Amino acid sequence: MSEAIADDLTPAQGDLYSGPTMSRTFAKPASIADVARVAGVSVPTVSRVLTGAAKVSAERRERVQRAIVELGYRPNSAARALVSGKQTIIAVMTSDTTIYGYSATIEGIEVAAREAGFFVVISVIEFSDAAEVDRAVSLALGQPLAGIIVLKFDPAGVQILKSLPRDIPLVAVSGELDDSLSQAVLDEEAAGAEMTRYLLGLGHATVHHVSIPPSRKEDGRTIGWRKALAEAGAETPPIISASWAADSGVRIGLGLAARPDITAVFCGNDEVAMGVIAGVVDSGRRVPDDVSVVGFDDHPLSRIWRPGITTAMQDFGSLGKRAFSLLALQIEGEESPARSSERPPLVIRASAAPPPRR
Amino acid sequence: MSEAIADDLTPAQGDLYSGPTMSRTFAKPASIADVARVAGVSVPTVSRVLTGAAKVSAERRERVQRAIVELGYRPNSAARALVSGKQTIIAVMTSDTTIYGYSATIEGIEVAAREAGFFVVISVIEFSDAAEVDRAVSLALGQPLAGIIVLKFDPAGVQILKSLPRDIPLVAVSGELDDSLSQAVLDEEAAGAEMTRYLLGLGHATVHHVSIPPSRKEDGRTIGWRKALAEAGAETPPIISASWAADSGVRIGLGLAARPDITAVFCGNDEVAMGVIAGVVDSGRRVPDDVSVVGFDDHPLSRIWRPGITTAMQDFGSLGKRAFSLLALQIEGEESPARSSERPPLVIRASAAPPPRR
DNA sequence: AGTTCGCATGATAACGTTTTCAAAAGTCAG
DNA sequence: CTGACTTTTGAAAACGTTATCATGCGAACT
Repeated sequence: MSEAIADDLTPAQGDLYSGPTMSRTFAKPASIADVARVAGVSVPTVSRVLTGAAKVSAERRERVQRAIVELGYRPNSAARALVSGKQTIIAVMTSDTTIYGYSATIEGIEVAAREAGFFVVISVIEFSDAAEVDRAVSLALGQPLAGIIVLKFDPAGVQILKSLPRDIPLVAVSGELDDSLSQAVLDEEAAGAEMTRYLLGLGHATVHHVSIPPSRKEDGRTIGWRKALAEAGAETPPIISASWAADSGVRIGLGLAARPDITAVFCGNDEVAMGVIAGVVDSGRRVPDDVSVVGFDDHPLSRIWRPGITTAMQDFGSLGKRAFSLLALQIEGEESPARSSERPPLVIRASAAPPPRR
Repeated sequence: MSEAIADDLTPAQGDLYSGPTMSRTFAKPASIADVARVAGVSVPTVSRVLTGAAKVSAERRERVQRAIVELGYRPNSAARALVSGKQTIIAVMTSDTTIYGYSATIEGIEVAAREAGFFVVISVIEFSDAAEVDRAVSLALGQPLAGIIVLKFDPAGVQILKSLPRDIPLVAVSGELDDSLSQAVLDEEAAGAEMTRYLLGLGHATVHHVSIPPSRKEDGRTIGWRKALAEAGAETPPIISASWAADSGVRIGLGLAARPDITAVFCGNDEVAMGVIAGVVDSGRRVPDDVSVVGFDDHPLSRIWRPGITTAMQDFGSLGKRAFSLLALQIEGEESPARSSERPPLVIRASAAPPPRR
């Protein structure tokens, strides 16, 4: 008997040497049929061993497992996906992966997805015109996707969301709740308001705001800032817009430093705050003695920066995990859009202080 | 005739309402057979319109395209992959996505892959024990992968590489060439040596080195540093090891500042350099007046840091693109391992200066 | 001992495409 | 008007897996 098996050890390799020009051909991978033949059992039995869906006698299971390692067999997941109809890939669509908040969120999604047996594909979709986004999106939709998570932190994310069909599980991640979608959010509005109140509480007459590119007219941080100022009866100065580029904060800081009436600046994120601080310091004023500058996100370098940056701690890892949970709910057939919100706590460091006495 | 078609407009939906408990069921997606039925043509004809593989009369093509938009048909890529045997997913395996160099490389890979019609899945595999890595790797291998790119910047990457079978297209990305694999590298050794020579040229007696977790015994930056010191006949001080954690640099900086004989420090990357600078400044010494501190990578925040950090510019985006090109070569059946190397240029900013006069 | 039950097993269908291959329908030249 | 092409079309097979169903076998019960 062992001889009969030995005869069959090699899988079908008819096309292994398909021509003299192919110098190195990856051998055609073993299929479940090859395993069955080598193990001397039927195809479904191998499948049962693989999936554990039904009982198989110890002796046969043993034979199958030996055949599997011998042939280096790996299941073809395309065939699996086709027959089971179940997809295991989750697409994350975003305009950028190098910004800290973005990559940290993606890593959170990835970890949660992997634990649940899903894989994450990243689609970086830059914002150009709507047609371009459409094209990129439909390309991604060509994949066998179980669901999609969109990082809606900026205008590109909004555009992506617009291009997406609604017949597939979908979750948006952002800083503010809006439409009827399933959303994982960090409550930026509350945190922005708290940060503003903190600065006012230090004695500043008002707080200036440097905003990052918002996903809609105004992001949650800005709204919270505006509300807190209104509550306190403080004047609302015009918003200063920064870009994602590192230098943009520096230029703004330079401009801010020229105005001695400005004593407190709330920046849309920590990177911008670092730039603003650099600009202010470059023009000879001190932070926080002359001007207080605070950020948002708690970037890993914020605690290292000198002065350490007072900020709101966004737990992007948890945000990503919550986004995945919401998506998993939909994949399982849950009907109604769900929301998950968390409120970022303040992290007090050294970059904010009472205003200078005049 | 139009009526006959109208009767058939809806795709098969037998299981659309599969039970009273399912309140919202995603309709079973239209298949190519549904499209064929609605358009009144055969299944292969629809396929031909889709792939453009053969000519179809204008009138039928028109009918098919109308049916496609009407049904919102999207091809099932699992079925496609199954029959064609071609895979379109590339896995990037890495231990981290939030470190700047890592995420920038991944973005470069992603952009190049998308242009070539591939998708990128990210596998974050933390380094614990070898068995754990094995498990994570074989899980990822369950996907229908066209190829794999491993970010071999650290010990985790090395372990991942060890767990990977060699019967699948594979490229490693790192800072130094070693074994027979296809590799995309940045020539860290040359850049490390150049940086060290630069510091010696400013008049420093020797240069201390703070290293980040290396992928093997010593990374390219360290080797270049060692060689340049030897060339110049300078003493080689013991290496100081930092971790990826932001604080670790600060602690090291504190220690370094206590030793007045140390005037030049070459850090393994910019984040660590920022930490070291913070630590040095915290203990009352000045950078670069008392101590010169330089980094590596050209992190986007390095130009904003005060003082601006002198560093070596690593083009991670191009690194990622080169890695993908190498992989594409293998996927097309190229036999021999290929290499691609690039040399990072120095970026002179303000954090290094001649040593203080004694 | 005969019948029924439970369980392991294998044959076969199904999933949604693309790829042959053969047939049908034109098209052109003689 | 016929024969030989070329082009367009459809039928059927194939891809590798899981799901369904029937079968055979031994054990347990009457």
